[in-house]
Amino acid sequence: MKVYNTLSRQKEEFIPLEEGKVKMYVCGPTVYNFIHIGNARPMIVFDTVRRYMEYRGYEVNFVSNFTDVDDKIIKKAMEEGVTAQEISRRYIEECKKDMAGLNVKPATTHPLATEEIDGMLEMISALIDKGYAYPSADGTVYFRTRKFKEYGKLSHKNLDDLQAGHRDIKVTGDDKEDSLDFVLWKPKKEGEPYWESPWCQGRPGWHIECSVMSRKYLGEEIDIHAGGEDLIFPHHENEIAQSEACNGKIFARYWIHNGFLNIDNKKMSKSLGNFFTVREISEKYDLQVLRFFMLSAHYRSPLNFSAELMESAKNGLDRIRNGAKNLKHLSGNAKTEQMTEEEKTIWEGSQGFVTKFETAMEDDFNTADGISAVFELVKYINTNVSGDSSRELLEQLYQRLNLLCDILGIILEQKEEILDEEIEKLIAERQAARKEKNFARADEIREELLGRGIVLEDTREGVKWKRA
RNA sequence: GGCGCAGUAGCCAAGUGGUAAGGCGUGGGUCUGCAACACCCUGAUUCACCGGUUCAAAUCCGGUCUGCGCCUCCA
Repeated sequence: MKVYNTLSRQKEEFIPLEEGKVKMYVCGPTVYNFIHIGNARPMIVFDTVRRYMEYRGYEVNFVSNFTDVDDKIIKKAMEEGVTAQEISRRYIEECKKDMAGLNVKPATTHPLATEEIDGMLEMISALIDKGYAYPSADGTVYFRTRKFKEYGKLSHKNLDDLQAGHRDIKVTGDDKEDSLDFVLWKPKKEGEPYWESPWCQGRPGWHIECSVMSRKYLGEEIDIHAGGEDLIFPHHENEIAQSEACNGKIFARYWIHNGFLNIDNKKMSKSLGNFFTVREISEKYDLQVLRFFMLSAHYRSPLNFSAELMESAKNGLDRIRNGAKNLKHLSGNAKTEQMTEEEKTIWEGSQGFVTKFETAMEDDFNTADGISAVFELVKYINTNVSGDSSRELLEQLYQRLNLLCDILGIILEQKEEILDEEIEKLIAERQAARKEKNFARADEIREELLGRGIVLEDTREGVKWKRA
């Protein structure tokens, strides 16, 4: 399995620290509002990475945090006149609903920053003891960036360039020793949540939480640390500095970053007004469509979002689902059980698509190529299967298709919905009308059902229906 | 200014040295009472542009143009 490592800027063979196990940390969202579709990309991408690794037999310990203390949360709480905790709890719940809709598996552990303050105090103290951090007069604790010799190794920056770049940017009035030093702990302001510490009443800086939670739930050395590419600098660079300075060990072996989701080829931002939440999308589309759309490009490429592309993704996904539905329908009506010799050849022929899929995923999780293998399998199935096929063949092919889709987190199995009696009666009436060649009445009924969101399809094997 | 990514058919998108996957859309056909589904056919003599290396380049090297990202909170 090859993985592109931001550290080396190359694809590397993936070798876990411990055979058969993967320790993986993914930076999660700050919970001050509904998550947007940009937040959804790393969730979907790294959930797919996890699913593939599990498919390959790895036991994956997957940790993803919620940042529940932050300026934006506090701001929102003040606007609403409620506590910061109320805001963060609310949006964690909403986020989990969206994740469920996207079929993103819950992490092994979802730690909260506010519940890990002790660990942060401990790590900050250790960094001070080792000379990697220092408190200033007002109680702010800074990380002594230049003391960590490898600073910049992830983002491939050198400190002097950074220094130059910083000249134009106003540095908030501080008593930092060096403008590159970053905050580990900061004093509270009036009305803000705070915790006691040896330095001042205050709250942690953003970067320290991930170093602490990763160590607590996964250990000092982990296999994969992942997140959006915008986190490379400074967030992940700072995490490396904190963790490696403190623990004296390599923090993470592989750093994986997803590309950005753009809208109209521009970065999504509130000021441009091109901002969509997952919740908004879910009002118009099944979130499976959003997931399928995101996996249709390579995870490291920028991905553009538009209504047109969502329609295209929806139609593509329907093609796969139609194939699956057809298999279900046929196997329900199959006249024979066992595969014939001829069918065994068909079954064996379908293995090639699994191989193609695996090859794509082995190469840095090339889901776009993987999906093309799924489409090819669907076409193969559609052309090789009929009302005369055996139940065994139909079911096996369904399982095979489902296996690949499940790695992508695509759900084929639509919940069996019970039609209410009236609708069933209308369908039966329409069939009777068709038999009598009363097509006017038949079409009238079809229209009526369409109005209720039921789409009918007449096939040789009977009438099929689905929700519009 | 520093660092980096990208430019492949109407749209999306794989492909990193051996002669252009896949999907959506379009048009035509088969099936069907019609529709839908499905299937068949329909698509780039060509991969932003210019040079170079090579028996061979979308793929490697140099240059040009264009778009984008990070360097500041950000997935």
